[in-house]
Amino acid sequence: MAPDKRPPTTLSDVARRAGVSPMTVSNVINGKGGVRPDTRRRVLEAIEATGYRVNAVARALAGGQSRVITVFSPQLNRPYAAEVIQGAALAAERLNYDLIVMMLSEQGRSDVSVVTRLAAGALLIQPSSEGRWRRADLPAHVVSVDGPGERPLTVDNYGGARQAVGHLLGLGHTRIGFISGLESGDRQPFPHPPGPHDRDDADERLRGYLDSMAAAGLEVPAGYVQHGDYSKPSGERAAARLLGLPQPPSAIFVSGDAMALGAMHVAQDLGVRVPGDLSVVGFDDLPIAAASRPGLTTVRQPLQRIGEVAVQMLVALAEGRDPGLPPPFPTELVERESTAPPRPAR
Amino acid sequence: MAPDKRPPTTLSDVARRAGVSPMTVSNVINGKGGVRPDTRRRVLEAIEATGYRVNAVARALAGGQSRVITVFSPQLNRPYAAEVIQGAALAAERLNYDLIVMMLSEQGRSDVSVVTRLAAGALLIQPSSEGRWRRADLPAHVVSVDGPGERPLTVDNYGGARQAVGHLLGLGHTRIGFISGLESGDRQPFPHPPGPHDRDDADERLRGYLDSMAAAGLEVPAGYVQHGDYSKPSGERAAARLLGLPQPPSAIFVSGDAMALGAMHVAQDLGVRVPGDLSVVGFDDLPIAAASRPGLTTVRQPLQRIGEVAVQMLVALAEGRDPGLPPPFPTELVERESTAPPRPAR
DNA sequence: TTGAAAGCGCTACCAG
DNA sequence: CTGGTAGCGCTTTCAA
Repeated sequence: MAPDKRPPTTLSDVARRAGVSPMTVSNVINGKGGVRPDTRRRVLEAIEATGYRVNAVARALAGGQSRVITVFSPQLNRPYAAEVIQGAALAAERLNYDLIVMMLSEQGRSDVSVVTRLAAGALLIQPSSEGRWRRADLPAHVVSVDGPGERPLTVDNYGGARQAVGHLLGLGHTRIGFISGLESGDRQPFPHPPGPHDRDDADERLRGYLDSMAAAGLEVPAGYVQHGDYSKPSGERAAARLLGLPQPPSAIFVSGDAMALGAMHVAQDLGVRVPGDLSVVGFDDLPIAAASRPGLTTVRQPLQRIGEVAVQMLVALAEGRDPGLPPPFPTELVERESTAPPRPAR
Repeated sequence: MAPDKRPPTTLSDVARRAGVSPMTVSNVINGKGGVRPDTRRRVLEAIEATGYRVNAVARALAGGQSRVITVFSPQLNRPYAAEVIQGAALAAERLNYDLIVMMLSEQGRSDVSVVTRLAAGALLIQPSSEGRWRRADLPAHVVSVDGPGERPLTVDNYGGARQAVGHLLGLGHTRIGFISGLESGDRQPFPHPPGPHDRDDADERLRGYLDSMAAAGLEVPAGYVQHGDYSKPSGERAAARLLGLPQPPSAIFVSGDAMALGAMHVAQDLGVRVPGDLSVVGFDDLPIAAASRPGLTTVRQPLQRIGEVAVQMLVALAEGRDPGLPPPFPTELVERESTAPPRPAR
């Protein structure tokens, strides 16, 4: 049962019907000036009547202007990527571009090049986790998020960490633990041009934590810095280690919302009340941070905004302008219910 | 700063280098038999040496075999779609197809046709919520999920509802409320061929609930059936109405995990303990169901599995086989901590 | 203001 | 087994 066997209408069909040459139809479609109003109207009518749609594939082959932006992302069922993509989609729609997302397989078997010639630009999400990108397989313009590359969009991780710890300090906490993301070295470097802004989010947050503690004249006891891998279970394990310390912290800054949720949950399982006995601050402000009970106080990354800016840059680049690289995006502390002043010292 | 100005290698370049005709290169690439081993080897070497990659766009234009499957989905930051897509991606990778996701804008302004000619088939997620699809703008083969269409993949919603209510009944509950999804009529019909399996998830679940209650010889008191829109806030409102009843239920079956989470949270806010005072069962088994506290007992839809099957069907169709339409996918009750026997009657 | 010619990179078809 | 020819549907460049 082959569906719809009629060959689709082509530009020439439209031209014939309108009694003009294919070129004129092309000019009308692409808004190129120099078409007499009534000719234009006739063409438009023919397009309407035939239900014609440009064949984007043919257009791309012929070297026409592309109005497609591609996002390359590993797993879409990660809230982080989903938020960035949502923002990108919003911007694309506003700019009248179409957005295509290509999921990268873990094994890197995906043939990235299928969409390369179709897209005006590409947004790379977490490019470092995938192995070898060949620059030649990517569209002409590339912006990356949460990973290295030429034109990487970054967030003020250091500042965010200081906001988090500052908040805890302000509440009166002095025993503040930290659960970091990947340890340095866990991330693979971006093979090709190592952009000027390469750096490690995890390291910056750690530095922010350390500097805040030092600035407050506070010691960081042994075992107060634990590592996870941004997953909830890893957050549970790290928090369990922290809570098992002889002098457990009264507050934990966790470098990721999923891990923070895990931390809250182990605490609750251990009979440690959040925020009564333990304050928890996360990082990211994913949807789950607001949906959890207690609501998670967290450092907000403007994920959707980042996606928007990425697309705006890509469109500018595609249209011949140079948008430059914006400074790291500022973070913002979102106070919810997972933080409170420490128990009065006994 | 135009990156990489070298024109990419073409098939002819490879042919020249290998000293064969373009056709032979094409045959090697596409695994068409009839190429002498050493010729084949020479071609492979030339490909390797030049770093050649097929131009998928040109191939598609020339009518070649596509190894791309497209998913059309509204908002990617919805866990439901994300899970289905994840499953689809797994299957695609296994079958050596590439997966492309196109986000549909709310306004329906997206130009679906950009990928149409590139893809061997398309998976439509929640097609009913988007307005007018023109069959001609879609790839040759289409499978839809969570919405009508030719070849719709469905889940046993009725059976799932009966599992949920049966579980509650088995625990000893008799006052069981229901929070439904969209009311009938909220969904827009699929314009074109209204497939043989059109039906409304919400209605089926309601029917399952009603039949279970009736089969147990139980009344459904006035106000025990509330409606939401699958969002967490709507679940909160519906649960608040249920809990505000003179004879509030001791258990609620909620037709969606996000709404169920909302129900648990208002209950907690009202001082109603879950599961002590109120049992809650959700539907879907999204990641949040397992990540919440208490863990949400829910009816699991095999979302990833559905995505996999959709891709398998599409690939079969693309390769000329007819996979037929599988029966509704069975659901499974996942017991977690949000359900318990009712308080002993006073 | 409009049109004719050429070709993007590839594959189908049919020769040799 | 291999190669030539034609053409997918569009846009470019240039001429009318």
